[in-house]
Amino acid sequence: MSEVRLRFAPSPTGFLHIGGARTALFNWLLARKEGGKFILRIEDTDVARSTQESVDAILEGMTWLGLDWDEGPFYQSDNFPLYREFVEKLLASGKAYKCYCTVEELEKKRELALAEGRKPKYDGTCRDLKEDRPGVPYVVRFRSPRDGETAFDDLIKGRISFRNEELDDLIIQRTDGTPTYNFTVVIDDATMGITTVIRGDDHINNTPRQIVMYQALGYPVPQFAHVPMILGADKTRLSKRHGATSVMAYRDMGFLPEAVVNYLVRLGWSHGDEEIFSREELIEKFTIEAVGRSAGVFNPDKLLWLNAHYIKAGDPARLAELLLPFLAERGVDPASGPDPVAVVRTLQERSRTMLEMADGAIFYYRPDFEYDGKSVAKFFTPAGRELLEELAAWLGTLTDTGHDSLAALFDGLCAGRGVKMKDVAQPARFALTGGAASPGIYEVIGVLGRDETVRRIRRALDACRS
RNA sequence: GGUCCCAUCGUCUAGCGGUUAGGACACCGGCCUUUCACGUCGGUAACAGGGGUUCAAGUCCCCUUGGGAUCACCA
Repeated sequence: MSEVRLRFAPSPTGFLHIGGARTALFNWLLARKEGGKFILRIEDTDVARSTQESVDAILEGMTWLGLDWDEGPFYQSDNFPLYREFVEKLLASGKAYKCYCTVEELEKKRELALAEGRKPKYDGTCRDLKEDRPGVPYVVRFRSPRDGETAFDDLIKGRISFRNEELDDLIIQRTDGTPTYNFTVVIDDATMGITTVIRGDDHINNTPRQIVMYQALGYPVPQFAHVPMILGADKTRLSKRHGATSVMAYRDMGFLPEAVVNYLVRLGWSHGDEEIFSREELIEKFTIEAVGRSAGVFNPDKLLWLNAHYIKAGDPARLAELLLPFLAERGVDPASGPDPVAVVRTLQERSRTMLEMADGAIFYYRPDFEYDGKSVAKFFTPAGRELLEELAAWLGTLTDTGHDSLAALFDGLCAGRGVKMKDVAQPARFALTGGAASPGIYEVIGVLGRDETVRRIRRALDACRS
């Protein structure tokens, strides 16, 4: 019974965003490191704003990142009877009370308090009401202690304490009988036996309110770890203005899940001078205490660098699989050309995203691309054309398109003509790829194959008569 | 406004009283080179300010300043 139990508890009102993913990741890592349980709970008490599409999107995001959960997903909407039970219990013991104040009255008081520069907290009008008012709509409020202080030792931020007078009697059950967030988290975390709550630090102010409820209910208070939020380049909360915030959007932009995981964990956490962490290393080395206390700026450049690293180190066959949808998006049918795995090998070192790789791969599958005039003028000079003619002739007799044999062929051609490698390589590259930048010319020829190579050179020669 | 949190290069960070303040991304140069990249070598760049404590402070304490979060019948 000493195993750690952690949870990720998103509310399904949108996709899984970068910040939520990092919170989930930290929870998952700690659970895996400690050999505990990772529980997924959907906080959908706000029925109006919660959607099934959001639930699906969140699950999809977590799955893509490889964050598997041991229990759940549980839905708070399934627990309404349970919450009701606890409300009754608190009511019966006097730890909660019915409040008949209307929304309008409360709103007025709040505005008045704000106008007078006071803290806009509930004034306790119904706190000591002697009897019920049958038939009158009410909410249930938690009777919060007014003296003393509530403190906790945050695993990340250290000791944090609040004077109880700052806490007001918050609503735990609405007029319509549904429970509210601060109450349901406590009930769920308590009954699910959550030992450590890792969540965004925007919840710090909720923590003391929740702690007094654990105490009133007689449940042990879990440990808390409040992780700092993620900022955009302008140091304001990360939002759509800063670019994509949805985890899945990163997949669609050609990022690898291991790169996103690596980036997210390093944003606010570090282990000496190390930058690259495999999943196994993360599980081994992660500690919640090493998570930084201050907010961090999301840096797309570094994510890109990590992604490039993982593409370079990735298994070509797997990358080829991942490349297919991007190729399809561009109307490219891989069956019409060389083996995608071979293509991937030539592009791994020069692609930062799968999307870039797809763009770089297109020429392999488009035998009929156009040649732009400027480059034609530059490469298809009389001398250039002559070289290409000769190259095509030499290539036509080649039986092996391996690197060494091609190198020998090009060397021979250069020596015979008394030209530099680039004098023949650049026109050839242009004829074969339609551009001035591409993988190594030997690699391109190797992937294209002898016949297609010769065909493309002849086609270029025909198309670019000046 | 109250409460709470935060503060080392542009960015992510190392540092846990004694360091030429280290690494990474980005940026700028050199090298490599058939292009673009990769790689490699080198460079620019930081302790917000002020008081303490101490033989000694980026490291501990306080204040200031500056950021941020939160104060809902949202979560």
